[in-house]
Amino acid sequence: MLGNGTEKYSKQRQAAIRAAASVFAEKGFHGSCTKDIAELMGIKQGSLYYYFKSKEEALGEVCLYGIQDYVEHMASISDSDQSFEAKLIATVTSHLTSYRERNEALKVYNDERLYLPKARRIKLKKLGSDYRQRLERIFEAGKRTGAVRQSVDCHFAAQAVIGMCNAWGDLIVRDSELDLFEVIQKCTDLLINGFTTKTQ
Amino acid sequence: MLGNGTEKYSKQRQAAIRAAASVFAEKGFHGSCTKDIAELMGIKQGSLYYYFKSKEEALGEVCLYGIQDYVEHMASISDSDQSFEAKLIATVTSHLTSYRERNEALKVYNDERLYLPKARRIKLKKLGSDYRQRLERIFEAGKRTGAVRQSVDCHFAAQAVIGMCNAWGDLIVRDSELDLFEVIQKCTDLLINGFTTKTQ
Amino acid sequence: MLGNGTEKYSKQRQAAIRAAASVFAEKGFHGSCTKDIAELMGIKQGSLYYYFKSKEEALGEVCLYGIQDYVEHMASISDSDQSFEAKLIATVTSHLTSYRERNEALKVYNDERLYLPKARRIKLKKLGSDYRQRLERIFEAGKRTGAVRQSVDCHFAAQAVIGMCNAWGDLIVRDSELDLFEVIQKCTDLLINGFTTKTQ
Amino acid sequence: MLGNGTEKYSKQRQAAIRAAASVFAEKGFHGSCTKDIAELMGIKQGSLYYYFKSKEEALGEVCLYGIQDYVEHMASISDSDQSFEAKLIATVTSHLTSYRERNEALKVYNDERLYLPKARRIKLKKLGSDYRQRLERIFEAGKRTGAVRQSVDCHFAAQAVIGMCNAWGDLIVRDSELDLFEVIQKCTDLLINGFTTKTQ
DNA sequence: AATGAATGAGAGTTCATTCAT
DNA sequence: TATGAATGAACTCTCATTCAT
Repeated sequence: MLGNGTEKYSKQRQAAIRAAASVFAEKGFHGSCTKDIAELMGIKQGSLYYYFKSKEEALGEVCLYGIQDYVEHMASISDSDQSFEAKLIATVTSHLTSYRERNEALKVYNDERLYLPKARRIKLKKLGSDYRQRLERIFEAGKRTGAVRQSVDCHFAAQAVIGMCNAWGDLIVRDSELDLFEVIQKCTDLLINGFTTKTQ
Repeated sequence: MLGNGTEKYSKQRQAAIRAAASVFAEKGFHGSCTKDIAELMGIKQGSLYYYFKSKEEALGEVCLYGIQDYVEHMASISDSDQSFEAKLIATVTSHLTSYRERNEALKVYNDERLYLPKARRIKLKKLGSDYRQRLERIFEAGKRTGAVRQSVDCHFAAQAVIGMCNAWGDLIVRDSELDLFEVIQKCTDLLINGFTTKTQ
Repeated sequence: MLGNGTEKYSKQRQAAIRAAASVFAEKGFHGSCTKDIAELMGIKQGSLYYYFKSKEEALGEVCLYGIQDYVEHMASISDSDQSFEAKLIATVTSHLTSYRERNEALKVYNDERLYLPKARRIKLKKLGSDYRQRLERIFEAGKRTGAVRQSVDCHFAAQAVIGMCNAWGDLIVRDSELDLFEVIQKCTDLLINGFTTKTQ
Repeated sequence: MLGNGTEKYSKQRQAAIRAAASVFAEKGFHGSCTKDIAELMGIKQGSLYYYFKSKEEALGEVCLYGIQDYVEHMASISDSDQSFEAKLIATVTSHLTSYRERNEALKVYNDERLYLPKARRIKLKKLGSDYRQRLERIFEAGKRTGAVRQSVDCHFAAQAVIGMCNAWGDLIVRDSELDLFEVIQKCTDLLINGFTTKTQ
């Protein structure tokens, strides 16, 4: 951290993170330049370095911002005692809503995190794995209660849910007119039909 | 001054496309440099320009190479008169197998095509849309025959299939030990259960 | 707007000079940054400018501080009426002791003064020449009294004494465990043997 | 090494080393900029990097060039079977002549080598120590033959010779009108008188 | 068909300096 | 007396691209 926790400082730093997210999301990490980020904030290029030690650090902060509260969300979902279906719906909803809200940051996390220096990447990867594991455990519990078909591979299932959410997340970011709730509903419909036992 | 259809020339050009695909896939378009591509081919940086007018052109060729025959494949699938389920299985199989075979190029098409100049991007987009539309029509036919549930949104469904295949494609490219056929089987299982009417 | 002779002000300014000396000595003028100087003083970068108009001015002050009293010392040596040998010993002692005491500043004067703006450099050069001339005159007097061999070139001799002292000064600054008095003794031994007539 | 050993390449690289030496000698490593070096060669700034991976590498090459053949020279002096006095004269002559010939490079080695990355610095330091040790051994041999006074500290003596030569070397580089042979003669005169037994 | 050499534009980064508070 | 925030110029370094050979 450069500045000391002034109010103004942290406000500006947050603004810097959002600006970086926006630029990285549009042009990719290597395709972006710090000048663009600074301009989006209304400051000069050199001033950016008052808030970030390097472009790479900016990427790190964006990625962290991108997944942070969506991972936290998952924790509270997996800790709750809802039914399998309710949890799956909550997961998809949380995931896709995150895309709408911190849209660029989350996209950046997905597409650009591999350009992070190793140390940072590993720290983030743990967060990501955490997310996947909790989801896996939801599926496992579903199998035990009979909600999920016995033939389902829980690891595969978790991966598939995440993959599909990210794919739609991308579309959501790109097309701001997409009806979020419709997408959520159709995704959960597919997944529930795809994984649960047939009980009608 | 670019080579006039010599045998050697087109062989080398093909090699150049594959080298570019490999490098772009690993580092992204902006993160790659022409020197890396040249080195992978065993020639010198300047010599690349005998095969490509620019780095951008190289990207264009890679992207084209990446989707071309996977789109053609889809054409033959959609024109066949198999059942809905057979077509869906064939689609997923073709899509994921493509990833294994021309893995890098297809990944590049997915991740980097937006850095192409507009004209080129539009041409490719048509190919991509074509693919999606054919898939949509497969779902529509499925609905008519009753194989697919009436509540399914065919546009959504096509998008979802593509999204899931790409997400798994990414994992396949990154982890060469993943069992391709297992992935295919589980994906189709999920999709068929997710979209078809329950008939057992 | 610079401080008006407050007690605290001049104390802090002196601290600033010493801090600058230390940093310049270690990293050279161009290799140093104002932030390092400020940090060494325990203030912030911007605050330095309360004490110096510019980085260059700081260099000037350090250089001045570095030679000032060592030149004054020479004045009192050369004005005394000791023998040639005593004066030579006193000179070497004063010179090398200066290095131990205000080590960094003197080193900075030697190594970095050429980065000063012309005006300032000339002013300092006069001080340096003064020193050398007094030393030369000591040698000349030595020749007249017969203490120094007639073949000795006094200009050369003075330059040589200074050169050797600076060379050892450098080693003294870098290696704080060097025995100062041993060095002094060996230097004077060499010089006296080298320049005086052989009288044993 | 970047280029392959073309004739032109190595000629240009040598030119680059000399240009760098000249600029570093005048302004110090941190005070110099690569643009100045390139301009002195008659090429553009960016082209410099065809010959050096970095500014630091340039410094390393300059330093190496600066001491290399002067160290080699010392080897042949110390291996010869001349008298102590002859060897001392040869040493001073070689050292100071080096300054005239590769003047800037040698000055750079003396003043700027500490800005080299550790690995490189150590390699050069070995060369320098080698030089000093050979000189020390010449003094030791001198003591055994009785040419050098028994009270002389050989380590100190070697250091002193080097220090004095470097001090004069600096003056030689700065003032091209200085008569080199006169300086050599006076230095050796001082040193011989300073260190040898009095035999008149 | 290929290369060595060079270029020029632009990137990230550093830093002395300013100034309102 | 001191600081946080910002600036702008300079610097090192990278790279797509060109072209004579």
